[in-house]
Amino acid sequence: GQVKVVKTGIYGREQIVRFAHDGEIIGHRGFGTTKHYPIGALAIKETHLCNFTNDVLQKMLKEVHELTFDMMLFYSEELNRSETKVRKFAQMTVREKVIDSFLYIYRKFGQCEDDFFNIQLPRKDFADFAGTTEEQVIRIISSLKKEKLLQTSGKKIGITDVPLLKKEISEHNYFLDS
Amino acid sequence: GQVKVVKTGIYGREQIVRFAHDGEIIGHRGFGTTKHYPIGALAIKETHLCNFTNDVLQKMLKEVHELTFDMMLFYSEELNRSETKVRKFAQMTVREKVIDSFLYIYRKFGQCEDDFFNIQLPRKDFADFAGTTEEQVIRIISSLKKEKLLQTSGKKIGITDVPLLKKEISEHNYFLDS
DNA sequence: CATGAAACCTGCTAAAACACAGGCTTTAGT
DNA sequence: ACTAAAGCCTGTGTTTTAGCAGGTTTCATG
Repeated sequence: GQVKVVKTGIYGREQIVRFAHDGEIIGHRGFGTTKHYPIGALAIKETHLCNFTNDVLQKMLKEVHELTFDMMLFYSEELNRSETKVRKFAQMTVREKVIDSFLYIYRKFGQCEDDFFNIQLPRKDFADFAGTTEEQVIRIISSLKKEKLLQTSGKKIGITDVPLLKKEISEHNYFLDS
Repeated sequence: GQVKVVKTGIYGREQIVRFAHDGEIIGHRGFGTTKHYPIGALAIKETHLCNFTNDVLQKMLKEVHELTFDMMLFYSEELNRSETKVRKFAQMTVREKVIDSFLYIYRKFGQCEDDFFNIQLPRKDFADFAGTTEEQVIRIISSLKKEKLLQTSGKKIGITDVPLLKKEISEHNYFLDS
């Protein structure tokens, strides 16, 4: 299915850490640290998941060394992604962050032939992912629609011109990975 | 010695990813990904380092399984830290981010008996780490001095009242880890 | 198909953050 | 000790972002 991984701050303000879909790992962040790692995951669509206890996982890692290696690589890539995001949050304008989120969704979930994302998210979720407010997201969507880079139909959103949208942010930021 | 790990954006704007001192690993971020991972590290003080080629490391990991496991844990913790930082950058005010940076430096390098950090950094570096501008950092230092939470002497900076400074940010942010 | 709730949108205002300019202070080198 | 140079500081204007209030559309439900 489709899942969003969320961390909640005070005042109900949330930060969506990442989205996940079929075949991806979630819930791994708490691993290795004794202290409680407060994080939540919410299903967006109906989702089936496969669950391990920490003990079982520990045992598996002890026995299957390749698994450990792969986990290490997985964490390493997640770390890259996360640090890139830190830099983005520090340096990008709100507009750029929102556009970047759309491109992320596009890469991650794709869109159908009529150019709408294969996932439905309320504006608020885009805001919580991009690190801004709902109003800002809405405003930026409006202006992007005027610029013919985006289209909406009810709650559905889609990119009409991917390369042009990419150009919007790549001009000032040459780090576009993940 | 002491090292800062830096990523450069356009317009010379930099993001300091982390600081490191004796006995810590750096340069691990590019591991596992084929593509070039552009990152830099600058020594703040004279520093000696121990270098591995990617191949040697690969070989070591193949043979010493515990090393792989530890590396995995290391990445896992770095990931936690990084994702916490994302949330901070998204939700904290500039003031809070700057204070948080000071507390990070305090935890990481400590300060001598006369209450100055065991590391000397220009204001610009604090800005690049906290994700803001030099001017903001300077202004916040000024006001924190007036509030008797911080002291400076030339380039040296130190926290005079750690618990009170912590309180400044913990009131609105209950996630204070790393 | 009516209706209420939820989501979306827009204008306005206030606050936060940034950027520039110019002055001051410390520091390093001669 | 003198003198640049580098780093630090502060005032002011501008831009960006956030927050609120009130409207409209959309959508699910009876």
